[in-house]
Amino acid sequence: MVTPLEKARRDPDSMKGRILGKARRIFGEYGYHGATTRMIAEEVGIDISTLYYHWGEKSDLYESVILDVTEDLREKLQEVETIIHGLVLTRRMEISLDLMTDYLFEHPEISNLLLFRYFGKTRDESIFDFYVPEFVSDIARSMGLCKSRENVPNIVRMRVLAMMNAIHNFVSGENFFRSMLKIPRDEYLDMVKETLKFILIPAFDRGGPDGGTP
Amino acid sequence: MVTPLEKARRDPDSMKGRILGKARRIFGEYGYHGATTRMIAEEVGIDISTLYYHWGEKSDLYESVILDVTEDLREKLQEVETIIHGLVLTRRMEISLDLMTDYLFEHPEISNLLLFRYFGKTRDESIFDFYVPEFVSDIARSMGLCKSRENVPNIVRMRVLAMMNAIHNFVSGENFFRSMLKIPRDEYLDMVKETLKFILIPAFDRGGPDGGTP
DNA sequence: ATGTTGTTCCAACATTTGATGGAAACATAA
DNA sequence: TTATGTTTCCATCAAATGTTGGAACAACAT
Repeated sequence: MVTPLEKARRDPDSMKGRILGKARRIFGEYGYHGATTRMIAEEVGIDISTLYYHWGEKSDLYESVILDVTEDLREKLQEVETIIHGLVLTRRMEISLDLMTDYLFEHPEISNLLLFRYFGKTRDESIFDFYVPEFVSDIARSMGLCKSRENVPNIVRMRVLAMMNAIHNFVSGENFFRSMLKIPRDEYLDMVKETLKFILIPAFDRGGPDGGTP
Repeated sequence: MVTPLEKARRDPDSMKGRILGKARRIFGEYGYHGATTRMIAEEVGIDISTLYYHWGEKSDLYESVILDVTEDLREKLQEVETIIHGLVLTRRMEISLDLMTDYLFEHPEISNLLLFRYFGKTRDESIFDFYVPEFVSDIARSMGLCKSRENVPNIVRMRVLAMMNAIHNFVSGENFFRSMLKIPRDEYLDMVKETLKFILIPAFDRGGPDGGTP
Protein backbone atom coordinates (compact mmCIF):
# COMPACT_ATOMS: atom_id res chain seq x y z
CA MET A 1 0.00 0.00 0.00
CA VAL A 2 1.23 3.48 -0.87
CA THR A 3 1.03 6.08 1.85
CA PRO A 4 0.19 9.73 1.05
CA LEU A 5 3.77 10.60 1.94
CA GLU A 6 5.23 8.16 -0.56
CA LYS A 7 2.97 9.55 -3.26
CA ALA A 8 4.07 13.09 -2.49
CA ARG A 9 7.73 12.05 -2.53
CA ARG A 10 7.39 10.37 -5.91
CA ASP A 11 5.68 13.37 -7.45
CA PRO A 12 7.17 16.61 -6.13
CA ASP A 13 5.23 18.64 -8.68
CA SER A 14 1.88 17.47 -7.43
CA MET A 15 0.11 19.73 -5.01
CA LYS A 16 0.86 17.33 -2.16
CA GLY A 17 4.52 17.29 -3.13
CA ARG A 18 4.82 21.04 -3.50
CA ILE A 19 3.28 21.61 -0.11
CA LEU A 20 5.59 19.07 1.45
CA GLY A 21 8.62 20.74 -0.07
CA LYS A 22 7.75 24.21 1.15
CA ALA A 23 6.71 22.86 4.54
CA ARG A 24 10.16 21.32 4.89
CA ARG A 25 11.78 24.68 4.36
CA ILE A 26 9.48 26.69 6.60
CA PHE A 27 9.46 24.19 9.46
CA GLY A 28 13.21 23.96 9.10
CA GLU A 29 13.76 27.68 9.31
CA TYR A 30 11.33 28.59 12.04
CA GLY A 31 10.71 25.40 13.98
CA TYR A 32 7.34 23.85 14.67
CA HIS A 33 5.76 26.73 16.56
CA GLY A 34 7.55 29.41 14.59
CA ALA A 35 6.07 28.10 11.37
CA THR A 36 2.41 28.74 10.66
CA THR A 37 0.19 26.91 8.24
CA ARG A 38 -0.49 30.27 6.59
CA MET A 39 3.20 30.88 5.94
CA ILE A 40 3.48 27.51 4.25
CA ALA A 41 0.33 27.98 2.18
CA GLU A 42 1.44 31.44 1.09
CA GLU A 43 4.85 30.07 0.10
CA VAL A 44 3.18 27.50 -2.12
CA GLY A 45 0.82 30.14 -3.42
CA ILE A 46 -2.37 28.42 -2.40
CA ASP A 47 -5.18 28.99 0.03
CA ILE A 48 -4.72 27.68 3.51
CA SER A 49 -7.66 25.31 3.28
CA THR A 50 -6.09 23.59 0.29
CA LEU A 51 -3.19 22.74 2.53
CA TYR A 52 -5.53 21.27 5.11
CA TYR A 53 -7.35 19.37 2.42
CA HIS A 54 -4.16 17.56 1.45
CA TRP A 55 -2.32 17.08 4.70
CA GLY A 56 -4.79 17.44 7.53
CA GLU A 57 -3.71 19.15 10.69
CA LYS A 58 -0.41 20.89 11.26
CA SER A 59 1.12 18.18 13.42
CA ASP A 60 0.38 15.57 10.74
CA LEU A 61 2.09 17.67 8.11
CA TYR A 62 5.04 18.11 10.41
CA GLU A 63 5.23 14.39 10.98
CA SER A 64 5.28 13.82 7.23
CA VAL A 65 8.03 16.39 6.85
CA ILE A 66 10.18 14.64 9.45
CA LEU A 67 9.67 11.26 7.81
CA ASP A 68 10.41 12.80 4.43
CA VAL A 69 13.78 14.28 5.37
CA THR A 70 14.65 11.14 7.31
CA GLU A 71 14.11 9.06 4.21
CA ASP A 72 16.21 11.44 2.11
CA LEU A 73 18.98 11.23 4.63
CA ARG A 74 18.79 7.45 4.70
CA GLU A 75 19.10 7.22 0.93
CA LYS A 76 22.04 9.62 0.89
CA LEU A 77 23.85 7.71 3.63
CA GLN A 78 23.38 4.49 1.71
CA GLU A 79 24.74 6.10 -1.44
CA VAL A 80 27.81 7.33 0.43
CA GLU A 81 28.30 3.93 2.00
CA THR A 82 28.57 2.26 -1.39
CA ILE A 83 31.15 4.84 -2.47
CA ILE A 84 33.46 4.56 0.52
CA HIS A 85 33.08 0.82 0.98
CA GLY A 86 36.42 -0.96 1.24
CA LEU A 87 38.59 2.12 1.59
CA VAL A 88 40.83 2.73 4.57
CA LEU A 89 39.33 4.65 7.50
CA THR A 90 40.98 8.01 6.93
CA ARG A 91 39.96 8.04 3.31
CA ARG A 92 36.44 6.87 4.16
CA MET A 93 36.05 9.76 6.56
CA GLU A 94 37.45 12.36 4.20
CA ILE A 95 35.14 11.34 1.42
CA SER A 96 32.00 10.94 3.47
CA LEU A 97 32.58 14.24 5.26
CA ASP A 98 32.95 15.98 1.93
CA LEU A 99 29.93 14.31 0.40
CA MET A 100 27.65 14.74 3.38
CA THR A 101 28.67 18.37 3.84
CA ASP A 102 27.96 19.14 0.21
CA TYR A 103 24.65 17.36 0.35
CA LEU A 104 23.44 18.98 3.54
CA PHE A 105 24.47 22.43 2.35
CA GLU A 106 22.17 21.86 -0.58
CA HIS A 107 19.38 20.76 1.74
CA PRO A 108 19.97 22.65 4.97
CA GLU A 109 16.43 22.05 6.14
CA ILE A 110 17.44 18.46 6.84
CA SER A 111 20.00 19.56 9.39
CA ASN A 112 17.66 22.21 10.74
CA LEU A 113 14.81 19.82 11.30
CA LEU A 114 17.00 17.20 12.94
CA LEU A 115 18.52 19.74 15.30
CA PHE A 116 15.11 21.09 16.22
CA ARG A 117 14.06 17.57 17.10
CA TYR A 118 17.14 17.02 19.19
CA PHE A 119 17.11 20.23 21.14
CA GLY A 120 13.63 21.64 21.32
CA LYS A 121 10.44 20.62 23.01
CA THR A 122 7.03 21.12 21.51
CA ARG A 123 3.87 22.14 23.29
CA ASP A 124 1.99 19.59 21.25
CA GLU A 125 3.37 16.39 22.72
CA SER A 126 1.67 14.04 20.27
CA ILE A 127 4.44 14.94 17.86
CA PHE A 128 7.10 12.75 19.36
CA ASP A 129 4.92 9.68 19.40
CA PHE A 130 5.91 8.31 16.02
CA TYR A 131 8.99 6.29 15.29
CA VAL A 132 11.94 7.79 13.42
CA PRO A 133 15.04 5.71 12.67
CA GLU A 134 18.31 7.25 13.72
CA PHE A 135 21.03 5.71 11.53
CA VAL A 136 23.62 5.98 14.25
CA SER A 137 24.21 2.25 14.27
CA ASP A 138 24.45 2.12 10.50
CA ILE A 139 27.04 4.87 10.41
CA ALA A 140 29.04 3.16 13.14
CA ARG A 141 28.97 -0.01 11.10
CA SER A 142 29.88 1.80 7.92
CA MET A 143 32.82 3.48 9.63
CA GLY A 144 34.07 0.12 10.82
CA LEU A 145 33.68 1.10 14.45
CA CYS A 146 31.79 -2.09 15.19
CA LYS A 147 31.32 -5.49 13.61
CA SER A 148 27.56 -5.53 13.10
CA ARG A 149 24.85 -2.91 13.35
CA GLU A 150 23.37 -4.81 16.29
CA ASN A 151 24.60 -4.13 19.81
CA VAL A 152 26.72 -1.12 18.97
CA PRO A 153 28.42 -0.03 22.22
CA ASN A 154 27.06 3.21 23.63
CA ILE A 155 30.45 4.88 23.60
CA VAL A 156 30.64 4.28 19.87
CA ARG A 157 27.17 5.70 19.39
CA MET A 158 28.21 8.80 21.26
CA ARG A 159 31.17 9.30 18.94
CA VAL A 160 28.99 8.94 15.90
CA LEU A 161 26.52 11.41 17.35
CA ALA A 162 29.32 13.90 17.93
CA MET A 163 30.35 13.51 14.33
CA MET A 164 26.89 13.91 12.87
CA ASN A 165 26.11 16.87 15.06
CA ALA A 166 29.32 18.61 14.06
CA ILE A 167 28.21 18.60 10.43
CA HIS A 168 24.63 19.59 11.17
CA ASN A 169 25.80 22.47 13.32
CA PHE A 170 27.90 24.05 10.64
CA VAL A 171 25.15 23.63 8.08
CA SER A 172 22.33 24.97 10.21
CA GLY A 173 24.45 27.69 11.72
CA GLU A 174 25.64 29.00 8.40
CA ASN A 175 23.87 32.32 8.63
CA PHE A 176 25.00 32.96 12.14
CA PHE A 177 28.57 31.78 11.77
CA ARG A 178 29.15 33.30 8.40
CA SER A 179 28.01 36.73 9.50
CA MET A 180 30.41 36.30 12.40
CA LEU A 181 33.35 35.39 10.14
CA LYS A 182 32.30 37.77 7.36
CA ILE A 183 33.12 35.40 4.53
CA PRO A 184 31.20 34.32 1.41
CA ARG A 185 29.36 31.08 1.11
CA ASP A 186 31.86 29.01 -0.88
CA GLU A 187 34.71 30.01 1.39
CA TYR A 188 32.62 29.02 4.37
CA LEU A 189 31.86 25.65 2.83
CA ASP A 190 35.54 24.91 2.30
CA MET A 191 36.36 25.99 5.80
CA VAL A 192 33.67 23.74 7.21
CA LYS A 193 35.09 20.72 5.42
CA GLU A 194 38.60 21.55 6.56
CA THR A 195 37.50 22.05 10.14
CA LEU A 196 35.49 18.86 10.23
CA LYS A 197 38.46 16.88 9.02
CA PHE A 198 40.76 18.67 11.41
CA ILE A 199 38.54 17.84 14.35
CA LEU A 200 37.24 14.40 13.50
CA ILE A 201 39.90 12.48 11.64
CA PRO A 202 42.65 12.53 14.30
CA ALA A 203 40.18 11.23 16.86
CA PHE A 204 39.18 8.16 14.90
CA ASP A 205 42.41 7.59 13.05
CA ARG A 206 44.71 6.12 15.68
CA GLY A 207 45.86 2.51 15.81
CA GLY A 208 43.29 -0.17 16.29
CA PRO A 209 42.48 -3.01 13.90
CA ASP A 210 41.27 -0.56 11.32
CA GLY A 211 43.14 2.66 12.02
CA GLY A 212 45.78 4.71 10.28
CA THR A 213 46.81 5.11 6.70
CA PRO A 214 48.70 1.96 5.69
CA MET B 1 23.63 53.44 35.84
CA VAL B 2 22.06 50.10 36.70
CA THR B 3 19.92 48.48 34.06
CA PRO B 4 16.76 46.54 34.97
CA LEU B 5 18.59 43.38 33.90
CA GLU B 6 21.49 43.98 36.26
CA LYS B 7 19.07 44.57 39.13
CA ALA B 8 17.27 41.33 38.36
CA ARG B 9 20.56 39.45 38.17
CA ARG B 10 21.70 40.76 41.53
CA ASP B 11 18.47 39.84 43.24
CA PRO B 12 17.12 36.55 41.90
CA ASP B 13 14.45 36.46 44.63
CA SER B 14 12.88 39.71 43.53
CA MET B 15 9.89 39.46 41.26
CA LYS B 16 11.98 40.67 38.32
CA GLY B 17 14.62 38.06 39.08
CA ARG B 18 12.16 35.22 39.53
CA ILE B 19 10.48 35.99 36.23
CA LEU B 20 13.83 36.17 34.48
CA GLY B 21 14.84 32.79 35.88
CA LYS B 22 11.70 31.02 34.78
CA ALA B 23 11.73 32.77 31.42
CA ARG B 24 15.22 31.40 30.84
CA ARG B 25 13.98 27.88 31.37
CA ILE B 26 10.82 28.17 29.30
CA PHE B 27 12.42 30.01 26.39
CA GLY B 28 15.24 27.49 26.53
CA GLU B 29 12.94 24.48 26.40
CA TYR B 30 10.45 25.64 23.81
CA GLY B 31 12.20 28.36 21.85
CA TYR B 32 10.90 31.86 21.29
CA HIS B 33 7.64 30.99 19.56
CA GLY B 34 7.09 27.82 21.50
CA ALA B 35 7.16 29.72 24.77
CA THR B 36 4.15 31.85 25.68
CA THR B 37 4.02 34.67 28.17
CA ARG B 38 1.26 32.77 29.94
CA MET B 39 3.46 29.71 30.39
CA ILE B 40 6.16 31.82 31.99
CA ALA B 41 3.74 33.68 34.25
CA GLU B 42 2.13 30.44 35.35
CA GLU B 43 5.54 28.95 36.12
CA VAL B 44 6.34 31.90 38.36
CA GLY B 45 2.86 31.69 39.88
CA ILE B 46 1.82 35.21 38.99
CA ASP B 47 -0.69 36.86 36.76
CA ILE B 48 0.36 37.51 33.23
CA SER B 49 0.04 41.27 33.52
CA THR B 50 2.52 41.30 36.39
CA LEU B 51 5.02 39.87 33.97
CA TYR B 52 4.30 42.64 31.48
CA TYR B 53 4.54 45.22 34.25
CA HIS B 54 8.12 44.17 34.98
CA TRP B 55 9.57 43.27 31.62
CA GLY B 56 7.40 44.83 28.94
CA GLU B 57 6.74 42.94 25.78
CA LYS B 58 7.78 39.38 25.05
CA SER B 59 10.66 40.25 22.75
CA ASP B 60 12.16 42.54 25.40
CA LEU B 61 12.00 39.79 27.99
CA TYR B 62 13.62 37.42 25.54
CA GLU B 63 16.39 39.91 24.87
CA SER B 64 17.04 40.19 28.60
CA VAL B 65 17.15 36.41 28.87
CA ILE B 66 19.75 36.18 26.14
CA LEU B 67 21.91 38.86 27.72
CA ASP B 68 21.50 37.17 31.09
CA VAL B 69 22.75 33.75 30.00
CA THR B 70 25.49 35.38 27.95
CA GLU B 71 26.77 37.15 31.02
CA ASP B 72 26.65 33.94 33.06
CA LEU B 73 28.60 32.16 30.38
CA ARG B 74 31.17 34.94 30.23
CA GLU B 75 31.75 34.78 33.97
CA LYS B 76 32.10 31.01 33.91
CA LEU B 77 34.58 31.12 31.04
CA GLN B 78 36.65 33.67 32.91
CA GLU B 79 36.61 31.49 36.02
CA VAL B 80 37.77 28.48 34.03
CA GLU B 81 40.47 30.55 32.34
CA THR B 82 42.04 31.43 35.70
CA ILE B 83 42.05 27.76 36.68
CA ILE B 84 43.70 26.38 33.57
CA HIS B 85 46.08 29.28 33.03
CA GLY B 86 49.67 28.15 32.54
CA LEU B 87 48.97 24.45 32.14
CA VAL B 88 49.92 22.48 29.06
CA LEU B 89 47.36 22.29 26.27
CA THR B 90 46.13 18.75 26.81
CA ARG B 91 45.60 19.38 30.49
CA ARG B 92 43.93 22.72 29.81
CA MET B 93 41.46 21.04 27.50
CA GLU B 94 40.71 18.17 29.82
CA ILE B 95 39.98 20.47 32.72
CA SER B 96 37.96 23.03 30.83
CA LEU B 97 35.90 20.37 29.07
CA ASP B 98 35.10 18.79 32.44
CA LEU B 99 34.28 22.09 34.08
CA MET B 100 32.20 23.47 31.24
CA THR B 101 30.30 20.23 30.82
CA ASP B 102 29.46 20.10 34.50
CA TYR B 103 28.42 23.73 34.49
CA LEU B 104 26.24 23.53 31.41
CA PHE B 105 24.56 20.36 32.62
CA GLU B 106 23.51 22.32 35.66
CA HIS B 107 22.22 25.14 33.47
CA PRO B 108 21.12 23.47 30.26
CA GLU B 109 19.01 26.45 29.26
CA ILE B 110 22.24 28.25 28.43
CA SER B 111 23.10 25.71 25.77
CA ASN B 112 19.51 25.55 24.62
CA LEU B 113 19.20 29.27 24.13
CA LEU B 114 22.50 29.59 22.33
CA LEU B 115 21.63 26.78 19.96
CA PHE B 116 18.22 28.28 19.25
CA ARG B 117 19.95 31.52 18.33
CA TYR B 118 22.39 29.74 16.08
CA PHE B 119 19.97 27.55 14.21
CA GLY B 120 16.51 29.05 14.26
CA LYS B 121 14.92 32.10 12.75
CA THR B 122 12.26 34.15 14.44
CA ARG B 123 9.21 35.71 12.86
CA ASP B 124 9.84 38.79 14.95
CA GLU B 125 12.97 40.10 13.31
CA SER B 126 13.61 42.90 15.79
CA ILE B 127 15.03 40.23 18.05
CA PHE B 128 18.38 39.91 16.38
CA ASP B 129 19.07 43.61 16.39
CA PHE B 130 20.92 43.79 19.67
CA TYR B 131 24.57 43.00 20.20
CA VAL B 132 25.66 39.81 21.93
CA PRO B 133 29.35 39.03 22.46
CA GLU B 134 30.48 35.65 21.27
CA PHE B 135 33.61 34.71 23.27
CA VAL B 136 35.07 32.73 20.42
CA SER B 137 38.15 34.92 20.30
CA ASP B 138 38.62 34.74 24.04
CA ILE B 139 38.47 30.97 24.05
CA ALA B 140 40.94 30.80 21.18
CA ARG B 141 43.27 33.04 23.15
CA SER B 142 42.76 31.03 26.33
CA MET B 143 43.54 27.80 24.49
CA GLY B 144 46.75 29.29 23.17
CA LEU B 145 45.58 28.95 19.58
CA CYS B 146 46.50 32.56 18.88
CA LYS B 147 48.69 35.24 20.42
CA SER B 148 46.11 37.94 21.11
CA ARG B 149 42.33 38.06 21.08
CA GLU B 150 42.49 40.48 18.16
CA ASN B 151 42.71 39.21 14.60
CA VAL B 152 42.06 35.59 15.38
CA PRO B 153 42.28 33.67 12.07
CA ASN B 154 38.96 32.41 10.81
CA ILE B 155 40.13 28.84 10.69
CA VAL B 156 40.89 29.03 14.40
CA ARG B 157 37.48 30.50 15.10
CA MET B 158 35.88 27.63 13.24
CA ARG B 159 37.72 25.13 15.40
CA VAL B 160 36.63 26.86 18.55
CA LEU B 161 33.05 26.93 17.28
CA ALA B 162 33.21 23.21 16.61
CA MET B 163 34.40 22.66 20.15
CA MET B 164 31.77 24.80 21.81
CA ASN B 165 29.00 23.35 19.72
CA ALA B 166 30.04 19.83 20.59
CA ILE B 167 29.46 20.55 24.26
CA HIS B 168 26.22 22.42 23.75
CA ASN B 169 24.87 19.62 21.59
CA PHE B 170 25.33 16.95 24.20
CA VAL B 171 23.87 19.17 26.89
CA SER B 172 20.83 20.29 24.95
CA GLY B 173 20.28 16.91 23.39
CA GLU B 174 20.36 15.07 26.68
CA ASN B 175 16.74 14.00 26.63
CA PHE B 176 16.88 12.83 23.07
CA PHE B 177 20.23 11.10 23.21
CA ARG B 178 19.71 9.54 26.61
CA SER B 179 16.42 7.99 25.64
CA MET B 180 18.25 6.63 22.61
CA LEU B 181 21.07 5.12 24.66
CA LYS B 182 18.80 4.15 27.55
CA ILE B 183 21.22 5.15 30.28
CA PRO B 184 20.82 7.20 33.49
CA ARG B 185 21.88 10.80 33.78
CA ASP B 186 25.19 10.39 35.59
CA GLU B 187 26.33 7.72 33.21
CA TYR B 188 25.44 9.96 30.31
CA LEU B 189 27.38 12.83 31.80
CA ASP B 190 30.52 10.70 32.13
CA MET B 191 30.12 9.44 28.63
CA VAL B 192 29.78 12.97 27.30
CA LYS B 193 33.02 14.03 28.95
CA GLU B 194 34.82 10.98 27.64
CA THR B 195 33.50 11.47 24.13
CA LEU B 196 34.38 15.16 24.07
CA LYS B 197 37.92 14.39 25.09
CA PHE B 198 38.13 11.55 22.61
CA ILE B 199 37.02 13.78 19.77
CA LEU B 200 38.62 17.11 20.62
CA ILE B 201 41.94 16.51 22.29
CA PRO B 202 43.66 14.56 19.49
CA ALA B 203 42.74 17.29 17.04
CA PHE B 204 44.33 20.11 18.98
CA ASP B 205 47.10 18.14 20.63
CA ARG B 206 49.58 17.60 17.82
CA GLY B 207 52.97 19.27 17.51
CA GLY B 208 53.10 22.99 17.12
CA PRO B 209 54.64 25.52 19.47
CA ASP B 210 52.21 24.59 22.21
CA GLY B 211 51.18 21.03 21.48
CA GLY B 212 51.66 17.69 23.13
CA THR B 213 52.28 16.57 26.65
CA PRO B 214 55.88 17.47 27.55
C1' DA C 1 -5.81 59.18 58.93
C1' DT C 2 -4.27 60.56 54.40
C1' DG C 3 -1.89 60.77 50.37
C1' DT C 4 1.67 58.70 47.46
C1' DT C 5 4.01 55.33 45.18
C1' DG C 6 4.79 50.94 43.64
C1' DT C 7 2.87 46.19 42.88
C1' DT C 8 -0.57 42.70 41.72
C1' DC C 9 -4.57 40.85 39.71
C1' DC C 10 -9.09 40.72 37.06
C1' DA C 11 -11.14 41.51 32.93
C1' DA C 12 -11.00 42.52 28.54
C1' DC C 13 -9.23 43.68 23.66
C1' DA C 14 -7.17 42.86 19.11
C1' DT C 15 -4.59 39.80 16.42
C1' DT C 16 -2.89 35.57 15.15
C1' DT C 17 -3.46 30.96 14.34
C1' DG C 18 -5.35 26.27 13.72
C1' DA C 19 -9.17 24.46 11.62
C1' DT C 20 -13.75 23.73 8.88
C1' DG C 21 -18.19 24.16 5.92
C1' DG C 22 -19.73 25.04 1.69
C1' DA C 23 -19.87 27.03 -2.70
C1' DA C 24 -17.47 27.38 -6.99
C1' DA C 25 -14.26 25.49 -10.47
C1' DC C 26 -12.33 21.67 -12.65
C1' DA C 27 -11.83 17.23 -14.54
C1' DT C 28 -13.62 13.03 -16.29
C1' DA C 29 -16.53 9.34 -17.67
C1' DA C 30 -21.15 7.95 -19.33
C1' DT D 1 -24.64 17.26 -22.08
C1' DT D 2 -25.13 15.50 -17.72
C1' DA D 3 -23.61 13.27 -13.71
C1' DT D 4 -19.87 12.32 -10.51
C1' DG D 5 -15.97 12.88 -8.06
C1' DT D 6 -12.01 15.82 -7.00
C1' DT D 7 -9.70 20.06 -6.04
C1' DT D 8 -9.53 24.95 -4.82
C1' DC D 9 -10.93 29.05 -2.64
C1' DC D 10 -13.85 32.32 0.23
C1' DA D 11 -15.74 33.17 4.48
C1' DT D 12 -15.79 32.10 8.93
C1' DC D 13 -15.16 30.07 13.64
C1' DA D 14 -13.05 29.02 18.06
C1' DA D 15 -9.13 28.96 20.66
C1' DA D 16 -4.69 30.74 21.75
C1' DT D 17 -1.74 34.55 22.37
C1' DG D 18 0.27 39.21 22.99
C1' DT D 19 -1.00 43.20 25.31
C1' DT D 20 -3.36 46.83 28.11
C1' DG D 21 -6.61 49.62 31.38
C1' DG D 22 -8.04 50.03 35.65
C1' DA D 23 -9.34 48.60 40.10
C1' DA D 24 -7.60 46.62 44.40
C1' DC D 25 -3.94 46.19 47.48
C1' DA D 26 0.26 46.99 50.05
C1' DA D 27 4.01 49.75 51.89
C1' DC D 28 5.27 53.87 53.73
C1' DA D 29 6.11 58.67 54.45
C1' DT D 30 3.65 62.92 56.03
